[in-house]
Amino acid sequence: MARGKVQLRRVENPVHRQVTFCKRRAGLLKKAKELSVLCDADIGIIIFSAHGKLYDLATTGTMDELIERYKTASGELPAADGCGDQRMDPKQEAMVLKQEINLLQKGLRYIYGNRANEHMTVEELNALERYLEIWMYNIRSAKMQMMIQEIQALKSKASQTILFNSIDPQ
Amino acid sequence: MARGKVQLRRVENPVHRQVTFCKRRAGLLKKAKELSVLCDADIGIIIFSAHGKLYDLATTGTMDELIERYKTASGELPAADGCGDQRMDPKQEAMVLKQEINLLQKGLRYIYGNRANEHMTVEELNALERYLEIWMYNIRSAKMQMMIQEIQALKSKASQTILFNSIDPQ
DNA sequence: AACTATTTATAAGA
DNA sequence: TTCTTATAAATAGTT
Repeated sequence: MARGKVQLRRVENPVHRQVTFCKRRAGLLKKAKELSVLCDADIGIIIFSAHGKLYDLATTGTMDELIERYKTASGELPAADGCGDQRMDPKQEAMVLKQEINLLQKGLRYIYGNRANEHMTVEELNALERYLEIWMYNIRSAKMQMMIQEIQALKSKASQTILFNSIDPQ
Repeated sequence: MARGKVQLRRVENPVHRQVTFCKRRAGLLKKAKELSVLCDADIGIIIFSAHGKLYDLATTGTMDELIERYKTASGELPAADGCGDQRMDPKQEAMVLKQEINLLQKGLRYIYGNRANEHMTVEELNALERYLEIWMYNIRSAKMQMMIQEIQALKSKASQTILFNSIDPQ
């Protein structure tokens, strides 16, 4: 996308292809993480390079959990519900809740153990880290809300004071 | 990315969030297709919207095939998940899981020595934020440790290989 | 659903 | 290979 328009076909030069693969793979994963955080989506990405090497990403829980959820969700059988697609299928909901529970349990264990938890894999640590990041976003949002309210309260108080001052001396 | 830098946190306005989700989802899938074509990669993407709706993409074959390949490549046993726990009505299961989550959240609240999150003051939220920052720091340290160990393992393996190569041809 | 002002991603060059 | 830079592409806010 720069210094030359890209043609939508295989990059023939193997060196260029490898470089492009690295760069765009990183870009794709970054975009996925952003979408996940910005819009509360749960995203899984599986990439096999031309030579079969695996790269993956799960923005929520583990890839296996996401795959389970995928199988339930894509396994059709519209689940009796008939209309209210605002409500989630109970099986899917259970899957989401299980993911949440696993992370919270591991988080508690982590707090009580309060050391590098030897029983957590890197992938699980990553998942927990992402969970905490979201939690922090929520906390910051809550703080922001409260501060905005406080500022507005102060402003209305200030304008009352101005009004008061402009009248009182008369 | 346009007319305003994006903050990496949940878009609070639900309408904006939905629009952003649509746009970025399309962008992500487009990028994935491009990477696949340009670099001969096989890519699968699973997206669950915040409300649980599934969107997916498989650039090669079917998603199920990619998942199979993923399980093989990531070193999984092909499941056989029955592990003994009997089936429950999904709705009941969801209720049980929700109760469990409530308990875990209470446990976390106990740790912070706080009341319900909604009734927290700005100062309390700040304290919680600092706590989570420390927690994240610890998680990142743990990850770093594991990666350092892995690198050292690889290094010693590599030096063995070099030693081997330098002797063998003689 | 289109438009554009900007930001972001990245192809090519150093 | 990593860093830089010119340019293409994506997209946030707007109409």
